[in-house]
This record gives sequence, structure tokens and C-alpha cells, in this order.
Amino acid sequence: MLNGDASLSIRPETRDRILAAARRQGYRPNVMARGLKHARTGALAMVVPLLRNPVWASIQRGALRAAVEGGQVVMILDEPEDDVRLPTDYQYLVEESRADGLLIATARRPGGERPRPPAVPHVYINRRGPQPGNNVVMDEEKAMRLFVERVSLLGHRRLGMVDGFKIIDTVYRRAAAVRALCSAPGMSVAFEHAEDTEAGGYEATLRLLSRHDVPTALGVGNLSQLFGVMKALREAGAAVPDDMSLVSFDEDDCLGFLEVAVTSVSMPLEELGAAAVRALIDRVDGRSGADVLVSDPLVLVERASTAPPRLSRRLRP
Amino acid sequence: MLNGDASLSIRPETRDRILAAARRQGYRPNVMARGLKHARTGALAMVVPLLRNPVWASIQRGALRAAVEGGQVVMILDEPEDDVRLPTDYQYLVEESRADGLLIATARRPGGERPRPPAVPHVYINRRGPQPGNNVVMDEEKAMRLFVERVSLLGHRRLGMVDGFKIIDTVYRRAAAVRALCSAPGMSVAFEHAEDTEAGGYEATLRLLSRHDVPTALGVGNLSQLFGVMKALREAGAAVPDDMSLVSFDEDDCLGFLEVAVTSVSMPLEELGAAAVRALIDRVDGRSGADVLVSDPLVLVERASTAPPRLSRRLRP
DNA sequence: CTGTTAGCGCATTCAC
DNA sequence: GTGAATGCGCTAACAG
Repeated sequence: MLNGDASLSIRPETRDRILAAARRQGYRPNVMARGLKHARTGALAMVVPLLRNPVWASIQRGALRAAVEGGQVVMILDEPEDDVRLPTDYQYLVEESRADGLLIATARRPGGERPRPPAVPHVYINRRGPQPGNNVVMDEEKAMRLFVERVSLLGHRRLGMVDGFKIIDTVYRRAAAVRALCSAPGMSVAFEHAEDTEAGGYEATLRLLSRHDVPTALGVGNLSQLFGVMKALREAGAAVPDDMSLVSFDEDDCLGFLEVAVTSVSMPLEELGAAAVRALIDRVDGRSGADVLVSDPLVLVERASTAPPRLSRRLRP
Repeated sequence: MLNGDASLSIRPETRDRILAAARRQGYRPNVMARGLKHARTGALAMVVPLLRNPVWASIQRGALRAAVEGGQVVMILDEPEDDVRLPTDYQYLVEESRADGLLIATARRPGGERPRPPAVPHVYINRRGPQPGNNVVMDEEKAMRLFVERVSLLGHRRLGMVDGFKIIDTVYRRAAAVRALCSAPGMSVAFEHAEDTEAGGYEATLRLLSRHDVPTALGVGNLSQLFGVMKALREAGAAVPDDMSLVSFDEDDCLGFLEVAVTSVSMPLEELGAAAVRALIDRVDGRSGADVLVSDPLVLVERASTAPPRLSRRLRP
């Protein structure tokens, strides 16, 4: 009755009186006792690499919102980059009833061992696990398409991409998507993989600029790399957007305040986090489901870093 | 015995056999049952404003590290900026045994109501609560001193500061500290309060630049504002560092890759999070303590955005 | 429709 | 030295 069972037929006034009295006396149902009975904790465990990259903050926020809506609480586990664990290393949390399910948001796979899916309810966020059915990812293909369509419409034919390494699942999918999109005759794309850091973006751009066919439009996988990319362009005297069009795949308010305001593709990060939590709650409740592809809202945020390529280059045979 | 009670006198081989068998069968102690008995959950609840500002990622990371060391787990609660609650609104988490204590990391105070400390174990992170004894903060005074000493050594006399509003406790303490530090004859400081956003920093800088006594050295409270500050300086034609020295109070790798590499004061964010968790565990265990002031590692990261003021201005009477 | 009871899994206590 | 009983707070199933 104290949990709001409506099936009881008590006079409303009586019910209210009781509830008021309970509240006044400070009564709180003990979730551990309740959990013991139901074999449910009401908590979900989320394993994240707590990078300073703001995308995780957005994913977390979306996840937390969806969790409170589902009456769940989220506990955060931090996986340090220098101590990459297997997803199965976290299932003890469910086995010892600390959580009902696992949200696995670590992008990097540990090397060597063949992946096995955890034996407890789980969902992979922003990456695919070893099997279909428990993955919630964003529509990277659509993101790449927005980029490629935008710059090819401006007249660019030689594209470039700076992103992380391919062991990161999003990078893998982006690379495949952009290759497919640039397979049209006359189009090409140079893909540089580098660390997800400023220095990584810097080095990758240097490599790109030393090619004989320097791209005229560049996509950058994340904000940290973007700062390195812009530094390399600045030092090389390559003006944005006249010598190089630039598109970031991390949207952030700061982009509008840089030397040149940078156009970006805004990914549905909060939606991703929320969708993952909803999917996990389904699985905890025994409703299994298919993989989820989050495609909205995924838009190009136009700023000032894209323009047609220089005529001199464009017309060169 | 299964939890490693050494007081039992079992033959080591027997003990090992049992433990091995337990492990093989996948036995896991149920933390809810254990918790029910001990009236302990082994979890701490952390209320954060999930801003995209990377400082929260660092604080979280430090807190999570200290939590695993203390055998605790941290659940995260997100307080949206548009729905500021009272700290006491979260004590139900402890009352219904979801957590053993509260880490309150929201900086902004809700207006109107007089603050009352939660009636459960709690610690305020990076802000002071209504009473002394449960606050873990960083040494903002030391941070300001590093800034003021550095630029005054370079010859600056008119300083400026862009930061958030004074209802944010860190800002309040910084403002008091910098005023005290600049009370020497011939020194002055202009303090502009603004939103913790790029636009806020932009507007604040515009106000600063329109003064009759424009500062020659500027401290900026956080990274978001910094982008706005730099845009305003750029548009005004004020060169960094020649026309304006710049110091950020958020350290971030990206600072080294901006148009001008920005000097910063690196705050002990991870240490702050860790110290808060340790303090809270003490309080949960019944050991009360004093306020904690985290002062290390707090250093000036020299980059390229500080220089002596222009001679023309410096020599003007 | 209301009141009582058994048992969730563990740790502590007591009896053996 | 070992084993069985008790109760943490709750709820589902039951008996009244």
C-alpha cells in the first residue's frame, strides 16, 4: 500500500491520511530490503572511459535522464585508459547484486583475447560488442554523408579525414562510410588515424599536408584532435576555409568562438545515452531487442570553416 | 569465512579448496543482503551539474579512484542547471539506503530558501555548505596568488578578472582573494562577473575593454569563458600577450594549441574529488573531521600568453 | 478485505 | 572447534 498499489479499495481520505503520517514520521522504504526480495537493485552500472572529451558528459547526461525516468539509478565505473579491462570483468557487479545490468561505453578493445559477451543483461554504448542484439550506436554513416555532401557540393573532390585508430568502433564505421561515399569517380579521401589528442591531430595533419595530393576539405573526428589540426594548418600557412575547409565531428559551443568558427556535425549524444538506458532496462526486464541506431537529431551546424576550394587548385589538371 | 576472515583456524589446504570451489561455482556474495545486515550500502551518491566543462570529468575521476580504494561505488546524480534543488532533496537516497553518504558538487545555490545541512553523512565538493566541517575545497587563494605574482612580476599593475557569478562559491572566494592581493598601492583589479559560457566571457571582455583603465593582464575563470575572451580580444585587435597577458584558471591540453598558447593555473581537481570521497567515507564511518583545503598539486603552467605590458602604457603617468 | 507469515542472502549469535 | 538459528526490512502469498 505504501508503494502506491491502486488495487486496494481504501477511502481516498484514509489513504491520504496514512501516507501523510508515514511521510511525517520519516518513513522510507529500504531499497536494499526491497531489492533482496525482488532480486532487483534498481541500479545500472555504466563503464566509461572518463576522458575529458565532453562527449562523455553528454552521453552521461542522456543516460541519467532516461534512468530517472525509468526509476533507475546509475553508478559510474571509470576505466582508466592504461588499464583496459574486458567487459566481462564488470559482470561481477550484477552477479553480486550491485546492479541489474551493464552499460558498456568503453570504446577501446583490449588486445589479445577474443571477446565474449557478458552473461548478464548489458548494452554496448557507441560501439558494437561481439554479437548483434545489444548494441546502441549512432548513425555514423549519416554523419559522414552530411560532411561529404556538404563539401562535394562546394566543389571539393579530394577529402581528408583525421580521426582515432580503427580499434575504436566508431572510427571503423566512419572510415568504411567515408570510403563508400567517396568511391564515386573523381572523388578521393585520405584517412589519417592518430591518437585522440591535440598532438595526434597535429601530427596527422602534418602527414596530410606532406602528401602530393593534399586534400582541400578536412573532417576531424573529435575536438581534441581539432585543436591540433588547426595549429598545424596555422603553422603551415593554410588558411581556413580558403585553403582548407574544416568540419568537426564533435559539436561544442566553443567552435563558434575560435579564430575561424568551425562547422560541425552535431551527433545525438544525449539521445544515445538515453536510448542505451532504455534498451538496457528492456533487457533487464526480460524484453530482448534488436540493435538500436540513433539517427536524430544529427545535423550539420554551419559556421564559417567551409568554402569552395581555391580556383587555382580546382582547375589544375 | 568466504570473505576472508583470518581468525578461523582451518588448515590452509582446506581453506583453499573451499575458496576454489566457491569461485568455480560462481559464488558471489550478495551485497544487498550484506548491506541489509550491516545497514551499509557501500555506495556513495554524487550530485553533479554535468556541465560540459571538463573539470567535472577530472573531479569525477578522482572521486571514482578514491572510491574503489575505499571499496565504495559511486552513483552519479545529475542536477540540471534549470532545476536546481536543495542539497536536502537528495538525502532520501541515504534514508532509503541507496547510498551511505552524499557528495554534493553543485556549485549554485537555489535562491530564496535558507540552506540547512542534510541530516545524513555528506560532504560539499568545491563549495562550502551552510556550516563548517563538511567542506572540501581547493586553495583558490593560492591560485589567485600564482596569477597575481606572475603578472605583477612582469610589471602589470592593472589586472582584470573574468569569472562566473558570485553565487558560485569558488568565484566568491577568488574575488575576495584577488582583491586582497591587489590591495597594494598602485595595484588594481577589475572583476567582471558573467555566465560560465563563451558568450559570457565575450561580453565580459567587451565591458573590460571599454573601461578608461583597461587592464593589461587578464585572468579567466574557466575554459568556456576563455574562448569568448579570446574572441573579444581578437576582434578588438588586442594582441596576446603584447596588449593583454592572459591566464586561464582551467588547465587543459588544448590551451597549448590555441593561436597563442595560454598560460594557466592548474588546479588539483582529481585530488579534490579523491579528498572529498575520503572525507565522506570518514563521516560515514562516524569519524568526523574538519574542512579540507586541497592545495596540491596547484601550479602555474607557463605557456606563451604572458609578457610585460607595453612600454607605452607602462610609462604613461 | 485485512492481518499474519515466510523467506530473499548474509553475518552474528548462540548452542553443540 | 563446527553447525544451526535469528533477524536485517520488505513484499508476496497466504489464512482469517
